[in-house]
Amino acid sequence: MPELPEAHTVANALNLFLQGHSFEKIEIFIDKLRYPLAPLLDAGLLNQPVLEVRRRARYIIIELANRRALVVHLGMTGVFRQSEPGDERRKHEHVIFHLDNGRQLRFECTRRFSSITVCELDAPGAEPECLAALGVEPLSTDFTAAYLYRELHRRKCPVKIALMDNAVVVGIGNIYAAETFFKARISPLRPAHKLTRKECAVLVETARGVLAAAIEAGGTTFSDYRQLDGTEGLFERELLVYGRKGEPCTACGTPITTATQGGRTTFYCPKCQH
DNA sequence: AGAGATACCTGGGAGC
DNA sequence: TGCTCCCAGGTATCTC
Repeated sequence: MPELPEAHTVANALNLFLQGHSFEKIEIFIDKLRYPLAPLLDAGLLNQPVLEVRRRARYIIIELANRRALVVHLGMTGVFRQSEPGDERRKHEHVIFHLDNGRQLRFECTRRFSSITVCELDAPGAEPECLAALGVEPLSTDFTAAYLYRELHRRKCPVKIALMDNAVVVGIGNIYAAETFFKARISPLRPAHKLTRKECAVLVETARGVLAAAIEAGGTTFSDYRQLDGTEGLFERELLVYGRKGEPCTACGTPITTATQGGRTTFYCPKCQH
C-alpha cells in the first residue's frame, strides 16, 4: 500500500514516461473514485505537454504547459501502468490516458480510495492550492527536532497519532510509523506532549532513515503496489514489527503486541519501546 | 477548538 | 461448498 516512498517512486517513473508528451484523449470508465472523474474530460488537459511530474506528500502532481495540473493520490490500491493500444482492460482499470506517442497510461484502483483531481497552478512549479494545508516534508530541512517538539508539545493525543497527522508532517503512514517507533525504541502509546526534546530528535532522525531506506528499496510491496514496469518494491522483507503480531521481537525476543489507535492497528514491542 | 468516530471500497481470509 | 463477518488502509467529514 502506497506511502510516501511509493508516491516518490511512482512520481519519478511517471516523470520519465510523460515528460514532454501530451494527452490526446482521456477515457474514464467509472463515475468517481474518491471524487467525481468527469471534470477530467472538460479541464483543458488535452494536447498540453507535460512539463514535470513531482510529488508533495503522498500526492503526485502532473503539471501541464498551460498550468493545469493533475493531482493524484494513490489511496491504498492506486496503480499506474504503461500499456499499449489493444491491451485488454483489466477489471479495475478506471482511467486510460492516451499519449501523443501512441502509448497509454492506465490507472487502476481496486478499492477506489484514490483520487484524481484537476487544479490550476498560480505559477509554473507552484504548489497546488488544494495541498496548502499540508505539514512539512519529512525528508526536508524543515523537519527538525525543534519543530517536532513544538508540534508534539501542544498535543495530548498519542504520539503515533500526532506523527501520522498530515498537518504536522506528511507521508508517514501506519507501516512506517510502526517501524519508526520500533527503531527509535519509543512507545507509540505515549502522550505526544510528554516526549522530550532528545526523543523528538531521535524520532526525526529515525523517521528520515526509515523513509530514505524505503525509497532506496523502491517502496514497500504488499499485494497491490507495483512500479510502472510491474516490478515489486523490496522493502517489505525488511519490516521489523509491522504485521508481526506474536512473533518475537528482533531485539529482545518478546512477542510483538498490538494496540488500536485511531481505528488502526499499532504493532510494537512492549519491552523495548518506552 | 481539539479530539475521536465514521464513511468510503473491495478482496481475502477466518469461521461456521 | 458457500455463506457471513471482519480487516486492511488515508483522508474527508461528521459529532461531541
